[in-house]
Amino acid sequence: MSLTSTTTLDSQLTATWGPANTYPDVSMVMSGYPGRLWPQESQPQFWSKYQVWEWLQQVMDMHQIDASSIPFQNFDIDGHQLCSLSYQDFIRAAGSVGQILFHSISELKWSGQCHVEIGQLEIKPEIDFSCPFPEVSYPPEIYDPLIHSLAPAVSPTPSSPDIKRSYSRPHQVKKHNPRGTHLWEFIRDILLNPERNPGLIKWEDRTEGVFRFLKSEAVAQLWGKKKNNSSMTYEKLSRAMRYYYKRGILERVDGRRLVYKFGKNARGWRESEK
DNA sequence: TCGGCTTTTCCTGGTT
DNA sequence: AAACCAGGAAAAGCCG
Repeated sequence: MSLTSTTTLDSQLTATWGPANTYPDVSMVMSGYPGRLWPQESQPQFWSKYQVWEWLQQVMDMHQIDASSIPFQNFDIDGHQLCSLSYQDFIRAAGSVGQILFHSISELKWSGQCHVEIGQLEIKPEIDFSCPFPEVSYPPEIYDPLIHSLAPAVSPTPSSPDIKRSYSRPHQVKKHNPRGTHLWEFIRDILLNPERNPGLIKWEDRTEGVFRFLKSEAVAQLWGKKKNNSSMTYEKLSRAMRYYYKRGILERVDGRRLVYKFGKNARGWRESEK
């Protein structure tokens, strides 16, 4: 449920990849990793906006709640502001999830440490990253919820009957295909930048280079955004991924849906290469 | 303009 | 039934 790939993409992507200057972390990446404590100095009162979002992701993940079910923009606040919110404020900001959040932050305020499992994410300052896709964002004209329903982008537009499988290839809009970043590099960079990966893809086996798409359509939309192609789908993205098998950039992982593995010709994904 | 390369689009058929 | 996988075919788009 929480990993449904096609639901409420816009809100999450807007919150995560949008023009806001901070990004939530990827909590999903953490499952399966040993827990760890927040650093002592990271008491919630002193959290940055980024850390607030990170905490949000973690709580949602802990409770198996789809992170996109709450409006992250309501938490575009720093730790000091967060700690000053009342129970009612949380309810207003996040609905029923608000009580979970309120409870969590109340405990953190007391303990000054996070007892939740947050995995072994590298909490690096935003600036330390050379963003692999600095142009990636979701301008409102593209991800305006009023324009885009929560349905996946693969849906035919309401005005066009579903004739997409007709043999006469429809007159396609010209797509430019800027070289520079290949698809597999784009995927790799998402994996390597958890701060910018809102649970889109996660490592299954970090040392072996095995990873899994958590939100396949969201990744496809992100890729489409990068390529200026609003009709990108996971179906099409995955076809491109399959071409990588022959080239040794990816290796097949049989029997596991949405799971891929970097091959011998993929560079830059190993920790030792970073 | 051409060829190579990568990706996109569409497709059939199979699997989970 | 929906989502995904496999891979053929053809075309788009970029680049040298």
